Amino acid sequence: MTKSQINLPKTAFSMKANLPTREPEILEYWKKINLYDELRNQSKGRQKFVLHDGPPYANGNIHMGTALNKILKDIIVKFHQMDGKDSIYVPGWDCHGLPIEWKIEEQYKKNKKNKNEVPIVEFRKECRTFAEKWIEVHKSQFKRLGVVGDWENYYSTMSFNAEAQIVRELGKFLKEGSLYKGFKPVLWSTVEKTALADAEVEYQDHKSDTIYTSFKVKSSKIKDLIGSEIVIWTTTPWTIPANKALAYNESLDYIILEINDEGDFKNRKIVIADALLESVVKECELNNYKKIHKFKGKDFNNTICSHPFLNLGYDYDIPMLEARFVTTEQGTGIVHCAPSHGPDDFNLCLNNDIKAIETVDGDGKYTNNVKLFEGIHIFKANPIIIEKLKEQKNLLTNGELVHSYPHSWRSKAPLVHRATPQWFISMESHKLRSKALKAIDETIFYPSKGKERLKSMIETRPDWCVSRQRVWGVPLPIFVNKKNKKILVDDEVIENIASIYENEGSDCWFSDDPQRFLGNKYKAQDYEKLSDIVEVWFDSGSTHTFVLEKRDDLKWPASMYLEGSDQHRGWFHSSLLESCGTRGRAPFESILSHGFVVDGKGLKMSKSLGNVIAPEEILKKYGADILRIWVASSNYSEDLRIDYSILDQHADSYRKIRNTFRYLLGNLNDNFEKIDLKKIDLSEMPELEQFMLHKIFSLNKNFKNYFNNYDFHNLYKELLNFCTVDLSAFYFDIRKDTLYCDSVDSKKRQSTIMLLNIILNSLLRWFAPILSFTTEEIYRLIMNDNKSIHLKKFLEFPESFKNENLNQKWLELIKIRNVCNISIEEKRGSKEIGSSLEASLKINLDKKLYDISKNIDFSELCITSNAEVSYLENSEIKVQTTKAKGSKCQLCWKITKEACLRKTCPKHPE
RNA sequence: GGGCCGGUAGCUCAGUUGGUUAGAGCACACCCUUGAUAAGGGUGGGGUCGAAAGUUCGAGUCUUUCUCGGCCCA
Repeated sequence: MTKSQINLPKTAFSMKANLPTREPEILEYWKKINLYDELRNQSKGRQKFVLHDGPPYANGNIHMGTALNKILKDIIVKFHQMDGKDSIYVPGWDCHGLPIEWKIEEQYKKNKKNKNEVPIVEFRKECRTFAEKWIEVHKSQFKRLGVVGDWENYYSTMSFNAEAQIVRELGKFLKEGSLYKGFKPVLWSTVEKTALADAEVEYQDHKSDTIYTSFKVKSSKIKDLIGSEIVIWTTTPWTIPANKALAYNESLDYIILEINDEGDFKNRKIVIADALLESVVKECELNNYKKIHKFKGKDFNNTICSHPFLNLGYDYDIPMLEARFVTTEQGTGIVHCAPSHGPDDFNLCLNNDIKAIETVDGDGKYTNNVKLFEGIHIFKANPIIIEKLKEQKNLLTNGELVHSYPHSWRSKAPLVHRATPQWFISMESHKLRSKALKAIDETIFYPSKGKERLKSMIETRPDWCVSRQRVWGVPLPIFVNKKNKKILVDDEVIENIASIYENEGSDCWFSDDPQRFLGNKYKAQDYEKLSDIVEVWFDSGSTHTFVLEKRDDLKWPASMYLEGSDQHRGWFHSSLLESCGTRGRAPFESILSHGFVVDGKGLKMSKSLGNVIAPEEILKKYGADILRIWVASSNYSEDLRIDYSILDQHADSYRKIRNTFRYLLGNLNDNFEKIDLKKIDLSEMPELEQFMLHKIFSLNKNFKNYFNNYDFHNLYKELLNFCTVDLSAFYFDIRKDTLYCDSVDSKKRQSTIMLLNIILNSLLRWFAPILSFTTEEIYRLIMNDNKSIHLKKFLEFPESFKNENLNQKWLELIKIRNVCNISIEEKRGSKEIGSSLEASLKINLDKKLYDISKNIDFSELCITSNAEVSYLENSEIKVQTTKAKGSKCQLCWKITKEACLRKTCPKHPE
């Protein structure tokens, strides 16, 4: 007896995957066979599934978050493709915006170049080149992950047609009338006469004037309060003329003090927070006072005060408003609000219908909106304001304070918050908010909690500020009439601008004669041309217009938008608003949001913690398929943990899966035969095979269910368990005997081979969206058709595979098998036997189990040499193991006295 | 500081409307096998469900507080 006489597995499919070197070869193959084009060609006319790519910012190498995002998208795209649809993926990039501007400025700094001396058009060209470079880098990194898409015809927000379409979209808001000019405080440098972004701000110590000043209460539901005076403390006295409200915290306690000290405040009553009494008394040097009333902050409700400059013409009401940002850290527990000069003030006032106005101009001088002080520079105003407050007898005290204060990173000059002209899209004027809320209700969210998250944001958000005082972006296509200050609204002008951009991009806005954009209808000298650019969220919020609508291969709305959960405030949000404003509905049918990548302990990745893992390292050490397993097996509705021990675990699972394939290929000798599932005669097959077909059928059902709910971690787990539990430890183990020792023409062996073919074909397709490389490697091994596993559809299994009765029976048989294993293990533990083939089983079963076991060979199921089943009352399952008697068959290694039934058995009588 | 979400074995995940000793796979330990062999099989140990309090006959599952973590906002 030699090994050549048995059918041992033989395959070219190596046990070692060597993914880091093998995967790039498969990428080359996909390139060679034009996989993406091939996919489109063969899917023509099928139902479309369009996952519209949220554009990553074209800057820097990809990180785990982007890798997760792209892999998840790719898995979903591939699932739908194999499910029989035309599943199209067009990747895109977000290109305009500050971060790239900074990068170019940084380069300028290094080369001692001054940004202000560089023509805008030249600067923008450098930004464009920078973005182009990173798109190419990203592209190759994304491809390496196995992501299949239209990489040749990607979209970008800086393409000419995108810039043109963004103009058209803004034109729609202009025409509708929901785009309006308003004011909003931004950090402003009066030296450079420009707005600054947060990242351009340096905090340095600065000496400020401080004042305690009083606002007389005009009306209140608390009697004692009327005629009392609310005291506030501020480090910016120059904002007092712009004051429009006072803020209190309803959870604080407040007190009314009567002051008896000599001076302006003798016999006057002041109001401060109880918790700050001590510091106010000290700062204002109060010696004789008494508390006459104490009350809760919430009682301030509906209190109205008057301005400290009431007698100087500031005769408007100053309402008291509730605000959580009021604390007892400093001051009096009541905060003065100038909506034009602070973001908190602005938002609070906005929510109470108090608008910000332009109180200070770009040079830092009060405008004519400020009575009495027009033309005075705010940095020189403090002493004047303080003097006036004294004069009005409304100043308790003044002083100085050194504190951390924002300064310009360029000029080092102190900054101020200044209400500047901005352009807004109204949430209310044309019912944008209610349209968006309705659209949310009509959208499916995975996971469902995303719906509430987006909804609550839309419910409370203010009007959309779409203007930025920057250069790298699409210019706001707005002309304002110099005389009547009206915005020019004319479709022809908008279309003229758009068609110019379509040909040459938007740089010309900054360099060409405005007359070119206005056409013949209007005179350039009558209009002011805006130099603001469109905020980048409007850019990316418009991708559905210049990608989904403009491309014939796509469809509008998209089937799905899929991004990280931060995009509820970002791309989901801006796309929803843009689309609801212009088209009355969402540009997506469903939204899938995923959590963030965190380290093995659940902490966010950061350089300082040293827990950052780059996709590149994973690709080098494990390969993309392992990373893809990590994505598929993680629950994306929460944060996703990753570290090397987690990846090691997935690499182990990968090996199990790979060996499952290897077993199949080995026993098929790499000769895959496609089985026509409909033509299978089940009655010709052993029960074990029928049972396995039932398993495959029900697994496929679960698979579809999981996939339809995008529940990949459960789907993957089910597939993995099938490989481990049902195949490796059960079916494969049992059928080794048949496969190795039966003659090739044996019916049982043929049934087994048939099943192996079916299993191989099923597994290959089930795993293809996840293990994109490995399944392709196998496909190429068994098929020589220069095609791809990714061009295949999932298999359809005939209902006849389903056999619930047989399933129930075999679940019982497995239970018996488990008891047998425990019994065998006992004998193994006591060293009476080693291999299970050394065992002989005596199995006692109750009536029910005995009846179903009548045609079952437990020696086959339990891989023992012998097994007798008998009926025994009062005990469900009882198994006794003894050492098998006889000699070991050279063929099947069973220990028997007689020859086995196989013709090839050496003991078999000739 | 506020809003939202989450914390089940070492790891990845299940735990239906609250109901018997909380499950799976992997990892681990021990054993077997050497005809899936840098593979394969068997058995086993291991969580009291982030913490505390409460509601209930009964809570991982409901309520409150705290704690840790994440996202967004300030």
